[in-house]
Amino acid sequence: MNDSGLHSVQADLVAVLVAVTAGQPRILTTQTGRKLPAGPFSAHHRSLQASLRAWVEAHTHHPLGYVEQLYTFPDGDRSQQLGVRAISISYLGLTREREDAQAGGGMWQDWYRYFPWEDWRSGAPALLAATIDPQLRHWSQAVPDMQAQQARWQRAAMTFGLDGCEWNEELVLQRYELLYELGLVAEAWRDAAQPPDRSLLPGQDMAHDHRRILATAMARLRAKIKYRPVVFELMPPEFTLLQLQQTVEALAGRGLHKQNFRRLIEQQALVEETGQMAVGTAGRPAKLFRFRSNVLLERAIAGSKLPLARS
Amino acid sequence: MNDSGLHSVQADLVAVLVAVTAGQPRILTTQTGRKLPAGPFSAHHRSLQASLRAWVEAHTHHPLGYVEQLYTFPDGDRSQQLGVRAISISYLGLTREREDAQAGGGMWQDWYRYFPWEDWRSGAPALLAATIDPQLRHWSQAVPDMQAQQARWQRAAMTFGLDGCEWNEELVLQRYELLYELGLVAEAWRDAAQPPDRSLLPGQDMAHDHRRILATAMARLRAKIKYRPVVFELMPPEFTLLQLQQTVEALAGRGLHKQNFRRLIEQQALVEETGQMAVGTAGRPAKLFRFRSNVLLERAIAGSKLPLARS
DNA sequence: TCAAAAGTGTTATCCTTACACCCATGT
DNA sequence: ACATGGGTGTAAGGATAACACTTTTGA
Repeated sequence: MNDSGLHSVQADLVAVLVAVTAGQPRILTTQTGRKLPAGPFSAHHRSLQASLRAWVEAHTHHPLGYVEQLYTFPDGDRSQQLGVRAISISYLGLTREREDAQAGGGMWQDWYRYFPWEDWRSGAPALLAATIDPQLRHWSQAVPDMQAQQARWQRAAMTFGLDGCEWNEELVLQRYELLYELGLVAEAWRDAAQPPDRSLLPGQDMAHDHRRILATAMARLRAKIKYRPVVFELMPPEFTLLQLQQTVEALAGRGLHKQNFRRLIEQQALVEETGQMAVGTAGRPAKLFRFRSNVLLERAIAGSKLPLARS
Repeated sequence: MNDSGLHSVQADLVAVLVAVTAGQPRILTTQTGRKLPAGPFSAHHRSLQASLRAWVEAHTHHPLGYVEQLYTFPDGDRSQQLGVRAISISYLGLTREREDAQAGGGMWQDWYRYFPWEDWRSGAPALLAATIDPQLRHWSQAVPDMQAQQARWQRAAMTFGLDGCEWNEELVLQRYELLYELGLVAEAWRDAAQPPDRSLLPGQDMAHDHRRILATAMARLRAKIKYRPVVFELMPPEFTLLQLQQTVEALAGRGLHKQNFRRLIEQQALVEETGQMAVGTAGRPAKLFRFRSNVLLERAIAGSKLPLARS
């Protein structure tokens, strides 16, 4: 359809590697904590996934479990630097931190360091009411038309769960993008090549679009754990139900109801008892469970949600 | 991380444009019907979506409603032709066929032409029992180990809804890939550079990976209609509930239960009456409805599915 | 009068939610 | 004794699936 040399672009792979350790959600970053691991797409492999897996395991010495492509987007930063169009192909990968080895040139960071407003495990984060809410109100009113004010406020309220709206943990990306629009994240000022308006902007910023990519990953993962048993990729081979619950809570950023969570797990027959008991915990010792790996096969079925006609 | 010139690649955009016309699901193809519309990624736009939208509207004269990125993958075919690595960035777009204009160099095709085994609206397709089922059984037994035979058969049965398993309409891609492995689609023989084993392989084949991309799009759309009100992008401004149901049936490839479907729609408050009645239909005239567009705002909420702790 | 499609009701069942309460262990 | 966490039971409400039946039109 076109001559070849003209439309060539630079393509990079960017990975969001997630682990949950001691009930905290963690991501692998470079030493500075401001970049996600990224590398050139060289691809002597058949699929991009294989390429990514090989690259990650070579560089981090981490075995990589579940991998899924997130999104492909143009990278304005790198395009400018290189003078060529650049795109980034981003991936979400689930692993576990290894106690023995170092992170291989990178380091693990709590993901709420970058998104402090996303952690509702102990109730609404203070900075929501203290900082973000007033800014959103101010922004809503900073437009002449009454109609437009309402529209802005409705968007803000729904995105951040204000004004009677429920908090929806899946809207990570929408929240980041709204904060970006308002100049409430450092990246907005960087991209506009201006010094920030205020000294303290919430959350650690990152290079390039990496914080946006992380937001995409968090949103995807928070959505996914609800209908696919991917949490188990983050668990050790044997675990207690409380550990499992805390892992889900770490990802979802919300506290869960203990009994109902347990009923849900057992009713879906996702786990089976090992017969062993956990040791060295406070309180009554808990049964150890393992993931029933054959559910990965069984659960190709998803449940239809459409009112099918006569079976 | 690397010198720049080395890893440049060719990037193309590939679009799966879907419409539902007269209760039939249709996709836009080139005149031959063997290619999806595709074009070079030139991208003077900020986002890839904007780039795609501009490109599609320029080439097809179709306004493009909902757009979503599907997947990015290496294109072996084009890589060979060009001698450079090539990747394709694929998109799903929802539109409506326009009665007035031509398709602008392309044409609309029924998507079940490419996937005849996916249409269960009038019960199980004949070619499933006649052709595919026996081949799957044969393939399952074509391995020495008893254990491996069972594993193969379990995979086949679950993927195609055989042997007591339920048919799951979302597994479009898995089914295509299994058929590809078995050499039951023409592309498998083409890629192996061999003449096909049998003369009649089910479904119209396509160039490159385009049929695989179409499978990805179908799977994504079939999943999406269950939890996001995207069907309305395919509907005229006013419609009857039967038309709406038939559109969903066209996409899902299954017949739905009329009363329960209607209850579902009305209970979710997705539509409102226009006050008008449909004319020129068989049977009793139906009320006309329109989509309540503010639900797009309201339904940022998704429903949590996690057992949250004390509200 | 009949076919086709629009509508109305009703029932049983299951899942979700929300409580309340008891059990086992370490300090 | 008490704090911490494990584990059981149950009742209310809503959503879903499966029926059966009536109404309104065009041919």
